[in-house]
Amino acid sequence: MRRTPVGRQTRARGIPEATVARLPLYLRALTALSERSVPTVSSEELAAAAGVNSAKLRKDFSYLGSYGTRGVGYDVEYLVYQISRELGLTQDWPVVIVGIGNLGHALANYGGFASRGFRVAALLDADPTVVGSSAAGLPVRHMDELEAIVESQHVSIGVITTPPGAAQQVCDRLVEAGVTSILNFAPTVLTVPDGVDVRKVDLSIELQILAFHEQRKAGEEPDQGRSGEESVLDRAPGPVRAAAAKLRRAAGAAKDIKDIKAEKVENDSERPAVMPA
Amino acid sequence: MRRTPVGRQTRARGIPEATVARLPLYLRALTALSERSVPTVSSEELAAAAGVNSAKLRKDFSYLGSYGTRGVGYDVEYLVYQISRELGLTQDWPVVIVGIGNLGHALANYGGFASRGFRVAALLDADPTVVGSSAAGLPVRHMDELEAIVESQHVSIGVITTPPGAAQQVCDRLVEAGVTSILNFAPTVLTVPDGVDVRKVDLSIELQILAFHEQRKAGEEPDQGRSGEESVLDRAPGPVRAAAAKLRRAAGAAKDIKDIKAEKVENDSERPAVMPA
DNA sequence: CCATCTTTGTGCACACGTTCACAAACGCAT
DNA sequence: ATGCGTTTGTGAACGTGTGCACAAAGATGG
Ligand SMILES: NC(=O)c1ccc[n+]([C@@H]2O[C@H](COP(=O)([O-])OP(=O)(O)OC[C@H]3O[C@@H](n4cnc5c(N)ncnc54)[C@H](O)[C@@H]3O)[C@@H](O)[C@H]2O)c1
Ligand SMILES: NC(=O)c1ccc[n+]([C@@H]2O[C@H](COP(=O)([O-])OP(=O)(O)OC[C@H]3O[C@@H](n4cnc5c(N)ncnc54)[C@H](O)[C@@H]3O)[C@@H](O)[C@H]2O)c1
Repeated sequence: MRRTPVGRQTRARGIPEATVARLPLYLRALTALSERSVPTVSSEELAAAAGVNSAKLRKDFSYLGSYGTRGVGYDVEYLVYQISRELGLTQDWPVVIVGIGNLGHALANYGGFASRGFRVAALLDADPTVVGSSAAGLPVRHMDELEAIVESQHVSIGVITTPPGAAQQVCDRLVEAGVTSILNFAPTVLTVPDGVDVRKVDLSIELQILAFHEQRKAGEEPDQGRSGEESVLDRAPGPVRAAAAKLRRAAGAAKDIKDIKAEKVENDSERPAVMPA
Repeated sequence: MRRTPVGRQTRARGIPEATVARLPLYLRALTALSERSVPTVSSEELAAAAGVNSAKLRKDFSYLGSYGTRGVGYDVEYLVYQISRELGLTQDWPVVIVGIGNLGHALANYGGFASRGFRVAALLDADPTVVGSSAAGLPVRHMDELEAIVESQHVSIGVITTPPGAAQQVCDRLVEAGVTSILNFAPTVLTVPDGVDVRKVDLSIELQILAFHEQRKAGEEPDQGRSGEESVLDRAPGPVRAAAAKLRRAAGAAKDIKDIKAEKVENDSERPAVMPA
């Protein structure tokens, strides 16, 4: 089942993944226009509203079909419908949220959640002290009920907001129950069988990416290359690098210092790691 | 300032953006190994732990330098240090969170936040009934204090968790105060001056992408192409498409029905849009 | 019906990202 | 030392994504 030609996940029905990821953005902008009763919009205007370049937007739409009119633009209502249909938003998607702690509560209360076809079918938790309480008007049910809920309500999307340690186990259980799409908020790499999609939302990763660029900005104008940060050894070819590597391993693991003969190595300005976790 | 050769954002110091985005993933896996006192790890093992393919991991690391030892693998502690340094995590990054509602509270309480060099410098809100309360042991301060806090604590990263309507305004104010990196949770396209980085976390978009693939899975085995879903007109070339477009515009905007002459158009199985927002 | 103006849809070139596959480097045993 | 098994680091091929630039389509006005 589900033979894919060669790549890992070839584009489905010709719509590139990058385009799919932008469709919700366009849809949001179009919905805003629709609410203002704007009848048509040009690719230039819509692109500006969605924060992309207009050529990209036109190419994205071209994968859906030719829905524009040259010299005029796109019909807002019609595009809203076409994109909604393409994304599968003309139907209702029941979701379960597992792990009703800080984040689970926030998600349960999130209005924008239900606004576009996603309906919270159930809130689930393993902790008996949490089960029975309610969030956003919905009761928190016990994990034991998961299978019955997924089956009876035809839930195919699950959201995981448990601590990282429980995420894989919860994921397995969701998949076993029949869920085939998972949105994971726990900082864990989930392993799933073929045919199940996982997407993650990871605050920590986003912040670290920002920090990387931030650091870059800071160390830009000053004299190039802050000194002492990188050993010259590491870019050097030949046996010098090998000696440096040996040094590192010995220092890092703090054992077998005996057979380090320092060979040609002199400069040792490296800090021995063990950084703040 | 900040001249980039030709592209929008050429790779900084040779590290591709895609690689930067994976470094936090590697770091997380390495930290776990470090806690188990594993001294060295092969690219194959580490790649499995991080959920990527080993060739990609090796190439990623090659951008940082040659930190491995052939026949052995990578020294865990040393790599943790190198990646931390590359991401700028050897220094402390104070952040402000603006908009302490459901989500802001959850973030403030999030432990994994502070664990890697990110310190919550302040919680801010505009609502007088929220200001003065406390979340996760920190007091919620009024927006008026933003500029003073950013300056005195050298905050360069801001997190926006306000309603969408306030996001751009809050963003402008953060930038004006000196913040140069923004993590946005509001479903809004933020406009910022050059030199400011914005990353977004958008639950709604993630769910919609999942729905797209979910729909694909559902409509896969059944006889190809669910009928009645797409008008044959829209893939047709020539004047037929034009007539269809005219029909759509007229139907969508509900005006100027007079000059639709139906020309060659017969089949009109399309629903006239106006979908659930 | 023609001229003119606007805006789409897309071919093309290039940049970026991924994966393969293998030589070179290294540890270790003999 | 030498040989053997292991694993890195990277060149090269391939796939995906982006953006330019323009012909063709359609609107509009005379
Ligand atoms: N709070 C945030 O802002 C934030 C930000 C980023 C990531 N995260 C991640 O999101 C997850 C949840 O964060 P949180 O702050 O809400 O944590 P939390 O501890 O407040 O809530 C976790 C909930 O999961 C439940 N749970 C534990 N094991 C379970 C199991 N096996 N089955 C079902 N439920 C189980 C607990 O009873 C608890 O109610 C964590 O993985 C965290 O790292 C949180
Ligand atoms: N709650 C979620 O799970 C969730 C999920 C995805 C996205 N979001 C988005 O995150 C944002 C916050 O969601 P929430 O549920 O926490 O909303 P919320 O209404 O609970 O909280 C918003 C907070 O922002 C404050 N605020 C409003 N205007 C402000 C301004 N100009 N300056 C400073 N503070 C201001 C309000 O006083 C309030 O405390 C929203 O944009 C929402 O769409 C939330």
